[in-house]
Amino acid sequence: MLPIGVHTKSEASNCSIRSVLSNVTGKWRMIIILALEDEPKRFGEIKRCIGDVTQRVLTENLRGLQRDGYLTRTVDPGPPVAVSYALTPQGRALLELLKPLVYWSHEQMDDVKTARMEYDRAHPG
Amino acid sequence: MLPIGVHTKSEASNCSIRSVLSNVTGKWRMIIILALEDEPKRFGEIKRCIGDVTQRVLTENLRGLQRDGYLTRTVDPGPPVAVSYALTPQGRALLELLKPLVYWSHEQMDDVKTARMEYDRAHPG
DNA sequence: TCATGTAGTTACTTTAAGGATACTACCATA
DNA sequence: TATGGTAGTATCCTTAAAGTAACTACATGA
Repeated sequence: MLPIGVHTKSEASNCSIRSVLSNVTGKWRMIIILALEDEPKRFGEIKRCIGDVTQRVLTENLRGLQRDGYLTRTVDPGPPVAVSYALTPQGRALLELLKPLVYWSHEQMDDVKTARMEYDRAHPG
Repeated sequence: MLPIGVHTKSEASNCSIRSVLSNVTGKWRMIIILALEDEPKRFGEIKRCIGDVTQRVLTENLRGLQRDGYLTRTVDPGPPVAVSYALTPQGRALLELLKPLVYWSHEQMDDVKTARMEYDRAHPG
């Protein structure tokens, strides 16, 4: 059995598996990894690709993914300076695990909508 | 290309794929689904299995998963009353997609720890 | 009768994630 | 000269998720 549950107070802070999975459970990290699937991208390209993320939040999440070894940050000292982000082999491995989940979610959308409506009708208030 | 990015304000509220993925991106839902892998479990069993979740949060997340069609809630009107939760076929399909991710995370733990230490050493302050 | 277990609900507080806005500093193009 | 693009940082604010604690209501067993 995998150590997913946490059974003492002291375990909670260093439940490693949750810590690794946090690269997926944030609102933006999965999206950033998917955005880098085809080729390395620059900061602005990623931002445009995602659309509704602020610079500050994008920077934070890129740093987090870089820190965990899922992408690299390369500065080309121009001029003009250009910074590009690319998936590492580990990042690509994670991407390959995420893709089935994303495609499946896409297929599930209608079923989930229906299930929600039925639940809300069966459980009013 | 999947509609993961959001490019207008109005799209943001109903980006369906994110809405489905929210069953994975919460702190507890993935853990609950994994907890139900082997057999249906009762409220208290799930709670003991996870360990550090509060009753209130567990209730909320069970309701959310039930609402989206990933698990069923069955009341056996005893006495004593017993409530059991079980994965639906959709819940089980989601579980099968999550398992590779969880096992992989488990394998990655050491690499991630190392990567974090290296990053922190290379980027002090 | 008193403690324990079952499955919750209600009210309040805290925390982390994300958002808004303004700013730097450099460069290119019109 | 001014406008826009590049890649951010700094500061403050809002919100959603989660946590804490107390409570219900019913049942079992000591």
